[in-house]
Formats: sequence, structure tokens, C-alpha cells
Amino acid sequence: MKPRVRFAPSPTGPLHIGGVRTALYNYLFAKQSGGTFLLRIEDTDQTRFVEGAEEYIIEAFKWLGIEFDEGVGIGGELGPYKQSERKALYKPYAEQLVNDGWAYYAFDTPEALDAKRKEAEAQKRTFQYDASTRMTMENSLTLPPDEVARRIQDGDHYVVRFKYPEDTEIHVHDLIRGEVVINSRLLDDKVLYKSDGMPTYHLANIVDDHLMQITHVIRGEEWLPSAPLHVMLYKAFGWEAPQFAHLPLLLKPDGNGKLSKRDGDRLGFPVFPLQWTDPKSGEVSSGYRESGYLPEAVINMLALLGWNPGTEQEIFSIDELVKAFSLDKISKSGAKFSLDKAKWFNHEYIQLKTAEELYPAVEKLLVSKGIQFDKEYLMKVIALMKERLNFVNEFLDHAGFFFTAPAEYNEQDLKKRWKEGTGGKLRAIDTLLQQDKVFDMQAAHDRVMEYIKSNEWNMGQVLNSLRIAIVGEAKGPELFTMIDILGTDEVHRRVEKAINIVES
RNA sequence: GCCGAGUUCGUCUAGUCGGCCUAGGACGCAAGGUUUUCAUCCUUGAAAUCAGGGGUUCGAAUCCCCUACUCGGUACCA
Repeated sequence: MKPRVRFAPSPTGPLHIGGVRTALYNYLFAKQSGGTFLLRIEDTDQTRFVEGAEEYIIEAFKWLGIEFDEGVGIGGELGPYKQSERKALYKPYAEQLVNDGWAYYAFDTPEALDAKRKEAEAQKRTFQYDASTRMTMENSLTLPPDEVARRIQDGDHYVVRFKYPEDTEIHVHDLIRGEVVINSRLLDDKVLYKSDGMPTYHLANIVDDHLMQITHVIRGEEWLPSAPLHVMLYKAFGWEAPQFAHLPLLLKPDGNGKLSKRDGDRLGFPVFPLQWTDPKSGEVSSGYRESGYLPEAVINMLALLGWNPGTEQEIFSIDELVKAFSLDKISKSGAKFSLDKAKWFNHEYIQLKTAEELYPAVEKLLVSKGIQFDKEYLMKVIALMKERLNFVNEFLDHAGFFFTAPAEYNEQDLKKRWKEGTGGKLRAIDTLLQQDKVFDMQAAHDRVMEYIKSNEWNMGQVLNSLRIAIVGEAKGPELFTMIDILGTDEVHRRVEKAINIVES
């Protein structure tokens, strides 16, 4: 049977980069064996719904190039794929569990439960709704059947709780961690169906995974503690459980702990694929896309954060990842996100791109800055400068002088390279540069070199002062290549301008 | 507190059934080379007593036990 996997986020905000990795691993796993990858939106908590989050999720995957075969926004035979649209479907399953003795109705109010917890706390104990306490609570186990029926009839608020069998060992077979065993005595009777008529994650998740014929549940490690509940639920329903794989967490770069939105703000790197503006507070969080990352680089980086191919290859196209991926090469421990490594990946991917491929992004950048340019000219600059870029967004930091003549000159460089008489020398060189009708880079180069030598000038000083006049500082690509692109007229203007400013 | 998972260079990790590990690669860092500049690039280097302690064994990063630490969970959130 071909695997069917799913990515099932909650629309409670922008998609976290850890979630993206989970989705990616699901995707790779499915594609590798010709399986199906679907998107299900788990919006059973109406109080946490955030406007625009669902659209964000879909757009983020579109940008990343991760495609779903079924699900919200795509459709499919086993929909709807949004849990709020399946609301009516869950109640009968909860009732089935009650009828079969696997669950019970509980009428305890949140206040009553709170009181119990406080009381226990005072005695330095913890209250747990389980086999040891459930017979002291208000539920269908303790109340007479006719009262239970009457209360439900009257519309009393109730929840459905799972009834763990007493003192049994629950085995969870995890594809990454092996066998995890826990005794039911330690687990509390989880709410499966809420008083607002919605299922909790646990119920909805199991019912939907079953109905959608999910074969492998690949999700974050934070779900490992509730995996025993899930296997018990499959057992209670008499359904075959999918295989589980719990992924290690993505940790913050400094210290420990789960990577959070805050860390991104604090350390200056994106935690979200796309920029996100909080609809309530208006707060803006940066995204990989807006920060100049290439989607291929983000995917490659994420793939290697918690998984390795077992070889020394590090750069993988998405197709190569699909081929190489395997669940048993996923590591068990959490991985710290590294900004330096992310930068490096992006740099590598920029080098893999041609100037044509980079053009649209750079064009967009220049337009946003109100900079005028000619397409052919820009293309030449990109081809020359791309090897210096870690991010497309850095383009102007390195290549700005190709579009705007320097208005000021680096003090340090001036002090080192611009001496008495430099202006005159530059004028002489400039004349040499203007000599060809059509600028000949090689000829100009030879001519200038020859001239400097015959005058016994200091090569480094003359050439670098010319560079300062053109760039504004002692940086940049090879001098004559630069002059070739800029044009001798522009170089002439810049030389005169520099002399004017520096030597006045 | 209780339960679960984890622990190899600063970071990501290799290390599948113990010997080829005086622990390999990558990022970052340092030095040198190329570039008469800067960046790129190339070369070299420093960097892990394999969390600690006990075993088992001729031999352990690899197997067993204990401890420590870290993270996760402990909601009518997912």
C-alpha cells in the first residue's frame, strides 16, 4: 500500500519554521514512494483562531514549492479537510466510545476541576482525573443513568472523557525512537469531546487520520507524550493504527529550548517562511522570503537539520532529497538552528543561479528603492557580483556604486591611498581610458599598466585611488571589468568629482 | 513534583550488527595563497578525555546499570 501522510497545522498564527520542517519530511517521505501528502487544517479550538493564518500556510508552501496532493485549498475525495467543517462527524464517534465503555460523560465544571487541583496542590499532591479519582467526580460512571440522560437532555454542559483501563502498559512503537512504554496509571482521562460541541485534538486527529486513511503519522516530538492515548484510541475504535514517527525539536541557536518567534526577533533571523503581520497587534515578524532567502536553500537547510543522508553531500535539490530521504536517518536529539549555516546555504544556492534567474528578485529590489536601471546593464552587474552575495537583499551593499556615484569617500582608504599629486595622476589615467572609441578592456589595461610603470608610480596607490574614485572605498571587483561595465564617460565624471571633493 | 525523550568539536552531524575512530565531514573561527583592493575561491590548522561514574569484554562513542543535566508533556490548546 502506498503511504498516505498529512501535515495538520492549527491556524493559530503564522507557520513556524519547525512546522515547515515537519511538513517537508512528510512530503519527502510521501513523494519517495509515490504516496499521497495532504493538508488538513485542525481548527477545533475556536478561541485561538487567527485571521489569515490559513491563507498564510497555503501561500508559504506555495513559495517553498511543496505541493499537496489533497487537502484544504486543493480538494480530494476524503474531504472536507478542515476540521471545523467536519464538526458534526465527530460526535457519533465520541458516543460510540461511551457506549462501548471506552469513555464516559463528565459534568464537572472547569471551576470544580480547578478547585480540586488547588486542593490537591495544598496537600502537595497533584490532582489527576483518572482511575483513582473518577469515581469521586460527577460523571456517567457515578451518576444514575436516568440523571445522566436527563442532564444531557436538559442541555447541561458536559465533556466526554477517555476511560483508560486500569494499570496497563501501553506500547507505542515509534519509527525513530523505538518502543516507548508507559503505564496507564500515569495518564489522565483526557477530554475527547468538549462542551462547545467540538472534539479535542486527540479525537479529531484519530478519527480524521483513520477516515483519511493515513498510514504514517510524522509529527513533532511534543506529541510523543500523547501518543499512548492515540494508540489506545485506535484500539478502542478497533482500527488499525498508523505508524508513528516523532521528530526531534528545532531548538533556539543560543541556550536550549524550542525555537520561538521571540528568538528570531532577538537574534535577527526569520522564524517564519513569509513575513507576517499580526492582525490584532499589527506587529510584523520577518520571513525568509522577504529576507532574501531562496526557497531551495531554506528547504535544503531544513532537511539537514535533524536528518542526514549518511554521505558527505550537503547540497541537495528537492528531487535529490526525495530520493535520499529516509526516516531511519533522522536523529533523535533536537537541533539548534544556525544562522551562519543558513547563510551559507543561501550563498551556495545563489551561486547555482544564473543572472537571468536572479534578475527578477534584484529588479524588484531596485524598483523598491526607486533606482533607475537598464536591463542589459543590470544583468552584467548581477553576473559580476553574485558570487559575493549571501542574500539577494544584500545586492546594493555590494553593487550600489554601479547605480549611484559615491558622494563621499572612505577616510581610512583615502589616508592610505590618496597622496599628494594623486589627482594629476588620475587625470592622466583617465585620459588613457578615454582613448578607445569603443572601450577595449584588455588594451586599456595594458596601456594603463605600461604608463604607470614607465612613470615609476606606485602601482597599488594609483590603482586604488582610482578605485576609490569609482567605488568610494577600496573594495569591489576587478578594476577594468568594473570600468567596462560602468563606461568611460561615467568613470571620467567620477574621477573629476573625486578630485574636486578630496583635493579641495 | 510526576512521566517521557535526549546527551559525539562552539553549531549541524558521521559513527548502523563493539575492533578499520590516535573519532570523519560541513558551518563558523585562525593562518597562508589567489585577487596590487575587498569579497569570492583554494590550501592548511586549531577545535570533541564521545555528559559523568560503574560494569560486560582481549577490546566500547558503540552493549548493560546508575547519576547528572537538557528538552518535551502534565488544559474543555494544538
